[in-house]
Amino acid sequence: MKMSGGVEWALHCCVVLTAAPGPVPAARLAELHDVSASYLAKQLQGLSRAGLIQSVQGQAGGYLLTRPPDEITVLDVVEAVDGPRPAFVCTEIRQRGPLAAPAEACLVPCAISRAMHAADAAWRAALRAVTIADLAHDVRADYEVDVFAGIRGWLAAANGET
Amino acid sequence: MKMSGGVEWALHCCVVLTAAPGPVPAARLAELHDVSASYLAKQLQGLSRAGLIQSVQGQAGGYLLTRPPDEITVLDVVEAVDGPRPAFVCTEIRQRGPLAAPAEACLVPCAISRAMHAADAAWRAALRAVTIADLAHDVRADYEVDVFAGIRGWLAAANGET
DNA sequence: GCTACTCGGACAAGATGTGTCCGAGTCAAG
DNA sequence: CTTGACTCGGACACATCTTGTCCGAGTAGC
Repeated sequence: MKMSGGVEWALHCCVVLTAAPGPVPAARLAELHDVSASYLAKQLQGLSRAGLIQSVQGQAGGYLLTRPPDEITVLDVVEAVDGPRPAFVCTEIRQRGPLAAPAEACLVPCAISRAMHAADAAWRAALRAVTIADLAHDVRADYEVDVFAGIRGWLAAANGET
Repeated sequence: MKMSGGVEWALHCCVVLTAAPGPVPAARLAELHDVSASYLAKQLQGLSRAGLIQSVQGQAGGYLLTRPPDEITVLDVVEAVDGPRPAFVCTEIRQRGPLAAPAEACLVPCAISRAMHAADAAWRAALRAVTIADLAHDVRADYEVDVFAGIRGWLAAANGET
């Protein structure tokens, strides 16, 4: 069980977009986090497909959030990048083998499936309880200096000086 | 994000072992569930390595639970088969790039990492709250007929008659 | 002592995630 | 209006991991 590493990138990008005044190109986000630009583009496409961010084409284009940060949950981002289906999939092995249970007795999921799905629901609930705005607030509180001001300044500097 | 499919097999095997009077060979468990015997053996080895089940060698050998079923949680099985490390691993990308945060300011995990770990903790707590005994009880309650009696009888029939 | 049965770890194949690339479309500037 | 350069979007290889399989070591019973 391993989550796509791109989820971390996507979340950081969403937090950065919170502070951005205008559209931010994918290449710039990749440079800011020092990650592969081509691969980050794929994650951002996933966010765009899910309707969390909007793409602006042409010069001075880029990505921007479609909704206020407090209306985007962490679960939204995770599902957009990592896929919406639950980690556990029941293969109904109770209906196989010599002692297979009849299909009419399997109208409700088996006990194992129920337990796993309950855990999955708890996980999703925890992720749904946190919004991008919460993350941004926590990040701001974590450091003494204003991180977002620095990011805004760096984004404004168009040319790629280190 | 996808969990190993072997987790489902392992859980079913643990529930079956609850009802078994003596050691059960891996081949028999595989036949009962109609799954690959070679691959199921690997999962059972994982359970054995984790100390959840004990192997008895030689003729009339097999696997049996080392502890009472109410002292084995679903989380134990999941971690034994799927690996104990959490799904989300923070790569500390905040310490990279042109605006890298200094290492001394990163003594605590970042907000994103905290949120993901909180969700992971909720997931684990839900899995830890359910024991194999609970699963066995629920399975028994799900059907009218006594499933475990049937399993016991099938296990007692040594030769592989369908 | 022998046989037959068991587990245990080492060895390939397929699937999924990771990483990269180039083309279509679009906005801004001249 | 033309040109240009910059943007995203999806299609194309590579790496890693899960899945699946195999045979050898060890052990209990006959």
